[in-house]
Amino acid sequence: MFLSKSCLYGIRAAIYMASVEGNQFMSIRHISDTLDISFHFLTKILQTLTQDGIMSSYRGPNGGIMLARSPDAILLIDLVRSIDGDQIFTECFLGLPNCGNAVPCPVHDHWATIRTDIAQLLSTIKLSDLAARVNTFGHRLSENDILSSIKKPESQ
Amino acid sequence: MFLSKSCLYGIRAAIYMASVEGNQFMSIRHISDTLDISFHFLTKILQTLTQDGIMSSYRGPNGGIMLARSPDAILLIDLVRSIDGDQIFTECFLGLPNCGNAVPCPVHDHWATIRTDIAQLLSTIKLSDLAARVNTFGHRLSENDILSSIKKPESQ
DNA sequence: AAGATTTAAGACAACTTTGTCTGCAATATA
DNA sequence: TATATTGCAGACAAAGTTGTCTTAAATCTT
Ligand code: SF4
Ligand code: SF4
Repeated sequence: MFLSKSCLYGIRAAIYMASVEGNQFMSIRHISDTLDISFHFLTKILQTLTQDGIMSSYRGPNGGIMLARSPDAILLIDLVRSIDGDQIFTECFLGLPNCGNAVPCPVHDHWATIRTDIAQLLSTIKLSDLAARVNTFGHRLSENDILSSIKKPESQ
Repeated sequence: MFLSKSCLYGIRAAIYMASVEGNQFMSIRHISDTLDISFHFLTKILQTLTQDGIMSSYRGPNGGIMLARSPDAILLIDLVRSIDGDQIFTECFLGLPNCGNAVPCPVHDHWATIRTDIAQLLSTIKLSDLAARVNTFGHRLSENDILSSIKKPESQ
C-alpha cells in the first residue's frame, strides 16, 4: 500500500465532507458511521488534519468538523502530506546504507522522477474533483454504499 | 517505504552475491555477517528466492546459497516480485470500497501509468548493473562499510 | 448550575511486520 | 558411524500500525 490506511480514511472522510451541500460542522460520529470507519481512529486522523489547518473543529452540541477552506482549495497532496508526511515524496528506493547520494545507484534518478510524477499528480487533484466524481457517478465511499443507499441488494 | 524491509534485504544480499568473483555457494551466515542483517531473517528471505528459482541452495559443509543464473539474467523486478509479490504493481491508489473500476476516480489512470513506469524501471535494471555499481564505486551495502573496510573511523 | 453533546487526549488491545531463538534435515568429512 | 556444518522450518518476541475504550475539556441547552 502506497498510502497508509490512516491516510485513506482521512481522504475518504474529506471526500464525503466535500460531497455534501453546504460547509457546516458535521459530527465525526456521523462521518464514521456513514463511512463505516472506526470513530476514535477517524477522530485522531481528523485531529491531525485540524492541527494542520486543513479542517476546523468545534466542540459541544451541534459542533463537529468541517473543511477549513473550499474543496477546490484543498489538494490531494495536502491531505497526504498532513497524514502520511512527505517522507514518501523524498525517500530513496533501495535504501542502501550510507548511500550519500554522491554516487547514485542505477535506480536513483529514475525513482526521483517517478516520485516527482506522483507528487505532481497529487498536486493536480483537488478535493472538489474527487467529491464531484463521487456525486456524479455515485462512487462508493463505504462498503455499505451510503450515497446511493437505495438499492442495496438484501436477501433475495 | 515502497519496498518492504525484507525486499531491501533480499536485494542487498543479491547485489553482494553478484558482486563477488565466481558464482559459488556462499553461506548465509557469511552474507548476514557481512551485510549486518539478521541471519535467520535473511535465511527466510533467501528461502523465498530459492523457492522461486532465483537462487539455489545446498546444505552441509561448504554448502550455502548462490544465484541460480547469471546476474545479468536477474532483473530487479524478479527480486521484488518474488519477495513483495506483484500486488504493488497492480493495487489501486485510493482504495475506495467497492470501486469496480468501471467509473474510475480522477487518479486511477494516472496511477496506473505510474505503476507501469515503476514496473518498467525495475524491468530494465539487471542485478549485474547494481553489482557493477557497487564494485566500481564502492557503494555501501552495510552500515559497516564492508567492501572498503579499510578506513572505518574508530574511537578518536 | 446541571446535564447532554461533541472533540481532544491518551491508555490499551489486536494485528502485521520485523527480528530472534531452538530444533530438525541434509550433507561432507573423518 | 560420529561429528561438524549448513540450510529449512516453525515457535516466539519486539516493534509498528491499526483499532478500541475511557476520561477530560469545551460548549450548548435547560
Ligand atoms: S542511489 Fe538513491 S535510490 Fe539508490 S540507494 Fe542511494 S539514495 Fe537510494
Ligand atoms: S478508480 Fe482506481 S484508483 Fe480510484 S479508487 Fe477505484 S480502483 Fe482505486
